[in-house]
Amino acid sequence: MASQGVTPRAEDYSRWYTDVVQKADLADYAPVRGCMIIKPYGYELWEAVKNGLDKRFKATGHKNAYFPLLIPMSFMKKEAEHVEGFAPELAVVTHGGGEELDEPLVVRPTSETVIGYAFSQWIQSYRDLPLLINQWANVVRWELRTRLFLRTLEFLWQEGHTAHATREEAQEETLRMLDIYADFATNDAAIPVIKGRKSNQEKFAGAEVTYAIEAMMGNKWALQSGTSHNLGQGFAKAFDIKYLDKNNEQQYCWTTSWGMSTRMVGAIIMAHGDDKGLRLPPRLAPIQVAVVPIYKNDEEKSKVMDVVLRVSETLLTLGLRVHIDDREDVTPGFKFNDWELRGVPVRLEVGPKDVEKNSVMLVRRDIAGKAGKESAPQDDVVRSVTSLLNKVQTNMLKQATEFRDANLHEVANLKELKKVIDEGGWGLMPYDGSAEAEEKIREETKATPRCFPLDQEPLPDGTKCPITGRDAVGKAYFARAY
RNA sequence: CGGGGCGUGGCGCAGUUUGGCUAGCGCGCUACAAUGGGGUUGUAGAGGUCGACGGUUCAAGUCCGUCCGCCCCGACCA
Repeated sequence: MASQGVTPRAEDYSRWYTDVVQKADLADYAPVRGCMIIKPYGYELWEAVKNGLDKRFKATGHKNAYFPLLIPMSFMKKEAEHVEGFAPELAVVTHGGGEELDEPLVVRPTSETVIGYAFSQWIQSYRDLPLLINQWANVVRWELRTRLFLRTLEFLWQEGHTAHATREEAQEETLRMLDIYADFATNDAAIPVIKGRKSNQEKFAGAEVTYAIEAMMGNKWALQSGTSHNLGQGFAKAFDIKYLDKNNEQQYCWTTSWGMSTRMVGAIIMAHGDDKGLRLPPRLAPIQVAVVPIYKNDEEKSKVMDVVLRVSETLLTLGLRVHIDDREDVTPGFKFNDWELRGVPVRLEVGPKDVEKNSVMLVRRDIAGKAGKESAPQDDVVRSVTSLLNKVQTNMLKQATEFRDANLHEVANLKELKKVIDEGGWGLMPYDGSAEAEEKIREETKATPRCFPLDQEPLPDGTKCPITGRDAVGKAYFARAY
C-alpha cells in the first residue's frame, strides 16, 4: 500500500510508467524475466476490460470455448508463414514426466493452429457456418524486451476465431470485430483510436490482411491496441477446414482471428495518466467513487460516519462501485493523494462542515485543482454522482481526442515527416507499403508505419510514395511505437 | 546479440576514486502517543551472506580476476 509521488510524466516517460504501475498496485515483475504478476487492483481493471469486450462478443453471437495450452510442434509447421513468423518467439516443452518427448510441444503463442484443427472436426456442412468462437486465455511469446502490461513473456488476452463460407463474409467479420474494438476503446476506455490496415511487413504471420486500432499515448507514441485478421484460406487449407456446400461440393472455409490483450491496460494507463498517477475512465474503474470521511474526534467521527454510510448505501444500491476509505492510520490528505494515484474518477469527501450543511464534497479526477471540486446536497447525491461520472467519462475521451488530433499531421515527404516525428507527432503520408520505404523511414526517424487509416479518400491517380517514387497505395500514419 | 549503466536491510540510495575501527541515510515496517478539510509529527524498536566464487593484503563493501543477475538504448514484437 506504499503511496509516494510518481516521477513527473515529462521527465522520464518510461520511468513514470513503471512508477505508476507499481505504485498504483497494478502489477509487478515475476521471478522469471519478463513475466508479470498482476495484483488484485490491476486484475480488477483487466476484468473490467474483459467484461466490456465479452458483452459485445455475446451480442454478436460469439461463443466462448477453451483450447489447450500445449500445441504439437507439427501443428505450428503446417502453415508456412505462420511458423516462420512465430518460430523465434516460441517456448518449447521437450520433456514430460521425466522423459524426453517424441515430439516437442510449444506453449501457444496464439491458437490458430489448434483451433484450426478443432474447426476441421466441427465443420461438415454449410449449415455449421459461420462458426463464431472466442477464447479467453494466456499465451507465451519469448520477447526480448519486456514492459509491464505492454509486452510481457506471458500475457492474457482474448482471441476470436471464426470460419465462414465466403471470402466476403470473412472480410465483413474481420471489419466488424475491428469496429467492436474501436467501440470498446472509445466508449469504455475513453481512448480515441485510428482504425487501419497494417502494411505487409507488419501483418500477422499467415494472414491475408491485418487490421488494427492504433492509440496515441501520453508521450505521443503509438500503441497497437487490438488486431483483426482476415486469414483467407491459408489456415483452412493447412488444417483441412472444409464444408459441403448447397451443391454438395467440398469447399474450404474462410477464417478470421482477432485479439485484444492485457496491453489494453497499459494503453489506459498511458493514454490517461498524469503527474499524479493513474486516471481511470469511470466505465472501467474498479472503484468509481472513493469516500473519504474527515473528522478530528469521536463525536465528529460518529456524525460523519452516519452520513458516509447513508450516502454510500444509496450509491451502492444503484450498482455504483463505491469504496469507503475508513483507514484510521492515515490522514485525509494522504487518502486524497492515494486515490488520485490509483485513478479513482470521483472522490466523495464528508467532513464536519458537510454534516452541518447537509452536503458532500465531490472531486473529479479529470480536472485538477479547485475547478474539479464542487459541493452537492446530500439528498441529491445519487444524481450528482452519476452525472459527474458521466461527465468524467465524456471529458476524458474529449481530452484524449484533442490531444491526439493536435498531434496528427499530414506530411508530403521524408523531411516533413522527420520534423513531425521529432516533435512527437504522427505523420500521415502517401506510402507504397514497401519494406524499403519502411526501412528508410525507420533509419531516418525511428518511426514505423502504423496503418493505412480506413476512413481516407482514395488517392488521386499517380500519387507517388515520396520515399521510393513508386505508386502509393494510400496514406499511412507513421509514428514512434511501442 | 551489439552499445551504455547498475548490483549494499522490503524499496530507493550514500560509502568504492585514495583499503582501516561497530557499514550509514531516506522511505517503508513494528509499538506507543499526539495529530487529522491536500502526502502529519515525536519517541522507541526490528531488519544486512555489501550479487557469487577465487585472489592480493596485517586488514577488502572498497583493489585484481572469473562468473551470475538486473536495468536502459537498439534489432524483434499484442
